[in-house]
Amino acid sequence: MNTLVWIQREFRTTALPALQAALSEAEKSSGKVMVAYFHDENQVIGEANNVWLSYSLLQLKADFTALGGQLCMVEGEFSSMLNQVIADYQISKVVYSFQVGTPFEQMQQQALEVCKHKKVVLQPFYSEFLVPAGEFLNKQHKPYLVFTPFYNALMKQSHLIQPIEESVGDIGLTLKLKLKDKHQTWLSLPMNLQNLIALPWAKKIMQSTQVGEQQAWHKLQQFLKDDLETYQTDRDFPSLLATSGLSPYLNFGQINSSVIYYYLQSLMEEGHLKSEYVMPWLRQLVWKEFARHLLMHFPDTENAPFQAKYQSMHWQMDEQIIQAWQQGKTGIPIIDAGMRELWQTGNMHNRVRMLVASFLTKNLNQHWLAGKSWFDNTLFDADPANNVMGWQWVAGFGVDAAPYYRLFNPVTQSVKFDGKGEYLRQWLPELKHLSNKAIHNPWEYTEECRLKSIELGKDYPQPLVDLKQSRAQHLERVALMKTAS
DNA sequence: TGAAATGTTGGGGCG
DNA sequence: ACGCCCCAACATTTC
Repeated sequence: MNTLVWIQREFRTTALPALQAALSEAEKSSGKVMVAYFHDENQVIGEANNVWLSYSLLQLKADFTALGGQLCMVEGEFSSMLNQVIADYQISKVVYSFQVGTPFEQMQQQALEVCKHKKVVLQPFYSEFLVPAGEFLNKQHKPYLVFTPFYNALMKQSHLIQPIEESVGDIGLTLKLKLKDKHQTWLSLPMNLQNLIALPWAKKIMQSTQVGEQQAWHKLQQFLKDDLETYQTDRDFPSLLATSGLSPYLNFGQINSSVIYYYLQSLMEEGHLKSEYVMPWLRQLVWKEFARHLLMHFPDTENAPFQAKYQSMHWQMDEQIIQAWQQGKTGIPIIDAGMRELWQTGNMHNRVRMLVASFLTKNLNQHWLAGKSWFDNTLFDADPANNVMGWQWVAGFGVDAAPYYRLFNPVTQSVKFDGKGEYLRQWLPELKHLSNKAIHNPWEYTEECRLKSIELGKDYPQPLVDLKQSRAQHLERVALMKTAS
């Protein structure tokens, strides 16, 4: 009677209840445990995410090996491979950590069908939530639709946050399951991923990044030591590097939110950290939790507005405009800086994410799903739940969304959050000699551009749209839609 | 996790 | 010295 621990985004060797359950059962019943990641190239989040995935798989495999264990990486169509594993290794039980969003929900559904057919027990664990989404509801027993009440309720009932035991037991037990000769390839990285990380861009970006559980904890410690106190005041300024940078590690489960919560709690109780500094950061962690709960309750929001009346919104899908946005050639510096940061690093500062999303949907009137899918493909920390919530929030039709007339002015935001143009100069070297005043909206400083030998339309694009006009048009579109419905 | 319009205040230039 | 204008800087209101 063997157990399969199916890993999706839980790339760690500690604090993993699914693995712990499998190992302790195996110890009692002398069964065997197989730990496997299934890579189905048709069920992935995106390219950059796949790169992070590849490095993470290699690291997790190394971590398992160091503990005397074994991690399998199975490549192929998920249902059939799961079938095969169950049959070839006499699996009687599959355990996994429940995840929301595409591709996880589809795969979990397939796993359910396979296991049902094979008469195998399938057991989910909810360790990737602070509290299981299905159990955390408001007084009307409905999902929270506004962040602040959600956050307040969670903090008030923090005893509901699941403590997770650090020890998972003897990982060495996973080595007892001997792989058949034809499956020895499962001990190395799937071919598709192998090919991907051999690409120059992937190598170049990842050479300065270390993934994995140990690195995640190291980053957290560094952040708490160096940057926690200034987080609240600095986090909105893209040039300040004031954030923890933990989001890809969190998404891959290299570090776990509940574990972080109790760790911070203990540091506060021992007087090492002040809650006034901890809470603002914790609040951001809870945003991720909120997004996961929302997507679990409303899976349709991956493709359709949460606020139904926005279904009738008319969107363009203009390939050229979308491309200009993707390539950072819109002529609006803060937008282009963000999009180039994304392309060159697989990351973008959170405030700038909001600005580029607002600009694409509201000023350029391009479909929000075009933007979301670009983020899915280019962000290392692409997360189905966060991505859906973020785009819907910005576009104005998600839960807790800003009213439609709350529309970012990228120039105002640029002045406010990058007043000295440091972020702009980092990503737009062609503009670096412009003054702090002119760099946010060079098209309004033609004389200075001429003096600095910057020809708009050649060295740097003319603005793709007039900000004032496109804003007015957006307001008009929404007003029209509202009267129509 | 707004922006624009409108209102208010106060300093400086200037006749 | 004074009123007047301009406008920046900030505050309030409205969408």
